[in-house]
Amino acid sequence: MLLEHTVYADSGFAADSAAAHYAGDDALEPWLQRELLRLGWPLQRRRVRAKQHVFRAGQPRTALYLVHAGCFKTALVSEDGREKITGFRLRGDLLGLDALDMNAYACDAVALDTGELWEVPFARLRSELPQFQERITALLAREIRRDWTWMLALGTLGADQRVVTFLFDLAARLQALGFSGERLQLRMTRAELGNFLSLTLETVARSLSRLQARGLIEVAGREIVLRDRAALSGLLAAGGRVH
Amino acid sequence: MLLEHTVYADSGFAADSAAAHYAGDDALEPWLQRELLRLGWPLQRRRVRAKQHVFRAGQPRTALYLVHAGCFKTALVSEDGREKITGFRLRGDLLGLDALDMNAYACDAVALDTGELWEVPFARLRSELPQFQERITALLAREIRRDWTWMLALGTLGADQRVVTFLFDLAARLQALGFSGERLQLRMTRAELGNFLSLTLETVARSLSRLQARGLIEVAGREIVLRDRAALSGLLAAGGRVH
DNA sequence: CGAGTGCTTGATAGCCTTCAAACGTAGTGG
DNA sequence: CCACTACGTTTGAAGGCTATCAAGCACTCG
Repeated sequence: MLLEHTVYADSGFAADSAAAHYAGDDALEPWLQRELLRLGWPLQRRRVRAKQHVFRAGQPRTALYLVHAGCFKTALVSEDGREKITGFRLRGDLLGLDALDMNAYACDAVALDTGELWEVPFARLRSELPQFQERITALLAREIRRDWTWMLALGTLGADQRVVTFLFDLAARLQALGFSGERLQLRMTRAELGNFLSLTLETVARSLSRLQARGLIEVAGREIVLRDRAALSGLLAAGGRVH
Repeated sequence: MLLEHTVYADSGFAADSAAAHYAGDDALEPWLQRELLRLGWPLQRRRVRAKQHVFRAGQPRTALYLVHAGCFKTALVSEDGREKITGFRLRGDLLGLDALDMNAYACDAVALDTGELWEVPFARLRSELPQFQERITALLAREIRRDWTWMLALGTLGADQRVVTFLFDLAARLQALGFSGERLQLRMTRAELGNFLSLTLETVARSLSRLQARGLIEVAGREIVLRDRAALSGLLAAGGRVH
C-alpha cells in the first residue's frame, strides 16, 4: 500500500521548525509539481518496492529523486563493511542531494516499503529556474543542521533518550504529513533503527520494552503508540552527559 | 602567532578527496580573492583572538566568514546545556554556511587561537556571480558527506580508533595546507577533542597515552608526532562494531 | 510444514564514564 | 621575581551502561 500523505514534510529535525527559514518556504513537492506543470515538462515517476535500491554509492549520478510515497533509508558503507544509516526519508525529502557536486552518488538509498519517487530534472531546473538553486541551498543547509542535531543527540544521550528522541522526531514528521503523531507505524527493523541511533538492535528492543513497562508507550511490533508525551519529554529533560 | 599557510585546504574528510568533485575545483580562498579583486570590492578582514566568539547561535546572520588563519570550532548547544562541537575549521573553511537559509546563525563559532577571517559578501556574490552559487552548493554537499563520515566513525569505532581517525584527518588537512602531516600542533583542549569524538577528556588522554606506550605516536601536550602510520592504519583496519 | 527473518529476553563481559587526586603550566598581581 | 591561582592534563579505581553471545518465540512465505 502506498502512503498518500495529504500534507508536506519539513525534512529537518523537529526542533528546527521553529527557526527562521528561507523566505517563501512552502513545501518542495507542490512547488515542484506546479513548476514542472507550468514549464510543460513531463513528470518522471519511478515505483520501487521494499528492499529495492534507488541508487548505490559510486553509481553515476543520473538524477535527484523526490520521495512522493513510502519510506527510504540513506546509508553510508565504509570500505571495511561498516554501515551507517544517515537518515530515514519520507515524502517531500530529496534523495541524492549530498552528491550534488559529484558525478557519482555518495550513499546508498533503499526503499523500506513500497514507494514512489519523482525524478527531478536538476540540471534543467537549475539553469532555467533561479529560485530552484536557492531552494536546493536551503535544503542542503537544513540537512547539515539535522545531522548536527543528531550528532549532538547520539553523543550526549543514553539509549532510552535516543529512542525517545527518534520517536518524537518521527512523530513530528508524520504529523506534518497528516498522520496522527501518536500512533507510529515504523517502516524499519530494530537493526536499522539501532544502526541509525548507534545502538544494537537488542538495546533498542530493550529500551522499547522498558518504556512500555513504564506505561510511556505501547509497542506492538512496528506499531508504537505514544501514551505519555509529558513523561517522555521528562526523560529527555533529565539531561545526558555533558562531556 | 598567525598561521600563514601556503597551500589551501579541502574542508572535507580526508578520504573524500579521492571522490569526483565539482568541476573546476580549485580552492575557495584564492578564487574568492581573485574575484573580489576583479570586482573591485574591498576585502573585509576581521582579527580574532583565542576564545573569542565569531558569532553565536541565534544572532542575526550578517555575514559568512572565510577562515584565513587560525583554528576555529563550530558548536551546537542544546536548550539544556549539552554542547557538541561539530567541527574544527582551518584555512579555507567557511563559517556560517549551515545557516544560509536562515536569518540567524545556527551554531557558535569560536576561535581556538589567534586568527583572521575574511568577510564574504554573500548576497552580492550570489546575485552577481552565478559560479558562486554552485561553489556554495558544493561546499554544503561536502559538509554533509563530512558529517556522515564522522557519524559513521563515531557510531562504529572504539576510542583509540576514533582518536587515530581524528589524527589522520587533521594530518591530511594540515598537510594540504603545507604543513608536515607528521608533526601535529593541536589547537584544542582534550575536552574539546573528546567532545567532538563523543568521548570524555579522560578517555582521550588515556587513548593518547596508550598509543604513545605502543610507540605509534609521540605526545607532548598538544604536540603530537605520528611515528608509525602503518601500525596506526592497522588499528583502523581492525574494524569496529558492525551493529 | 519448514526455512528464513525479525523480535524479545537473559546472562555475561567489556569498554567507557565517573569520581578523585596529583601534576604541570601559564597568567597575574603583590 | 615569585607566589598564587586557574586551567589543562594525566593517571588510578570503581561502577554503569551497552555490547556480545545465546536461546526462544512469532510471523511470513515458498
